[in-house]
Amino acid sequence: MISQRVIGRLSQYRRGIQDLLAEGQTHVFSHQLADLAGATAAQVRQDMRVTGFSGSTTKGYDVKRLADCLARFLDAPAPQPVALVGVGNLGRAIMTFFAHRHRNLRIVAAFDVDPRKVDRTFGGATCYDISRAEDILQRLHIRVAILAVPAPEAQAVAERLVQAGVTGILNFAPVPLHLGDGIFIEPIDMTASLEKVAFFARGQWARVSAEA
Amino acid sequence: MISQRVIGRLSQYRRGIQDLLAEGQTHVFSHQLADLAGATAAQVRQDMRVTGFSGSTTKGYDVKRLADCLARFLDAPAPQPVALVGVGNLGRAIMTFFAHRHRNLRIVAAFDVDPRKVDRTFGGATCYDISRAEDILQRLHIRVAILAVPAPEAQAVAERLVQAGVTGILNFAPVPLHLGDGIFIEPIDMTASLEKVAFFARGQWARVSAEA
DNA sequence: GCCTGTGAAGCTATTCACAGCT
DNA sequence: AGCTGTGAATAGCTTCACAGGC
Repeated sequence: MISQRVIGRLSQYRRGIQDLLAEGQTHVFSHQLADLAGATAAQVRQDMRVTGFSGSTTKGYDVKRLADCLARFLDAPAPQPVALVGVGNLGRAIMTFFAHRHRNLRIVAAFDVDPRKVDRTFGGATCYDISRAEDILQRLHIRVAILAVPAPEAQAVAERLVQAGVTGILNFAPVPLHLGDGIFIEPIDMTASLEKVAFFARGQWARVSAEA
Repeated sequence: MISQRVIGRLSQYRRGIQDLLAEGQTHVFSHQLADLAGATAAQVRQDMRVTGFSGSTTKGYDVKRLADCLARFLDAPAPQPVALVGVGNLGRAIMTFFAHRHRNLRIVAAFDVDPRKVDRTFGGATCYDISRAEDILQRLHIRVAILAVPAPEAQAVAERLVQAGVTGILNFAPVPLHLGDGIFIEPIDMTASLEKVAFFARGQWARVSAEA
């Protein structure tokens, strides 16, 4: 079993070196990579260990080969299609955010219950009625879904997705999903994150306890 | 120094019990709270320890008092105003997402460079030209900001925010920010998260190494 | 001198296990 | 019987420190 944290950082290293690749820079040192990804040099080296990639002592890591290595490691052999469920404000923003951003991950279908959204396209993907989800997900072999529906519906929708073959969910709904083993869930809880920022922005790093 | 993880979970517990409060349920057990927040019973009890809150052996935690305790712990004495920078698709979605959601956290101002967005209101907050940021941030005593600008501008904008008194940033830009100590940064990296989901959705939990 | 690769140490976070209570 | 509160144990992650190489 390979650690989630590592995968997240590998993804960030890859993004970090895109610019270097474009500029034609041929090598990076671990501490530079660390800066690009918000990590430490030691962590970069440790992460590289997981991929099996190794650099040169004098010049650091070969950018081009590192990019290849990370791609081979992170990406599926074939592009992975992604579905988005819940074409509200947030869902639409996510669709445009991811449009044309990835070679290997593309939102190919969206689903909603609102008839006004059905049959329209957003960021290059068509919105279908949610009732067609099972059919379309299975036909397109979609295993990755982004969930952007209101909290009360999230659990039920997620279960339907899993029924239809989805094995990984990026969950923007502010409720934890309870699904079987083997289903990977990555929650993005914007509300909790903002509250966290608000808390620490106050600098209250030694807070008195609040009642008993 | 109190752990980030704990604060995040406390926020989730609080959200979890909103429904219970509304339904008039008076008590919760730790394992129920755990379900509501995607944690474990032991973790809930451990987290309660840091708040100093304690429950009854027979009935669990008193919902009403727990809500009060969490509010006292998480919220500032007075409501905290929040600014958002970057009123693109994502920024606008975030603004509507947070509109009318919180008593204690409200987006009170937005900033952008695009003249077409300036002076319009989104989700109840007015968009100002970015040049007025320092002035407005200081006048409203804003210490919390949400950053939703394109990656290349993120670092420079963040530095301006910090100059103007911001001490906590929720960063949606897909680059790590390098700011001084005492500035709290919570990154939300949707791209890395999606890649993570895609990776684990494949079930490749024991992956061969990819070249040397 | 400054880099990588690496085992070990250190630290943080989570889980266990059980005493005490009702 | 089943709960909370709690110290101890475990697991997981990050950092250190240094050997080896250019």
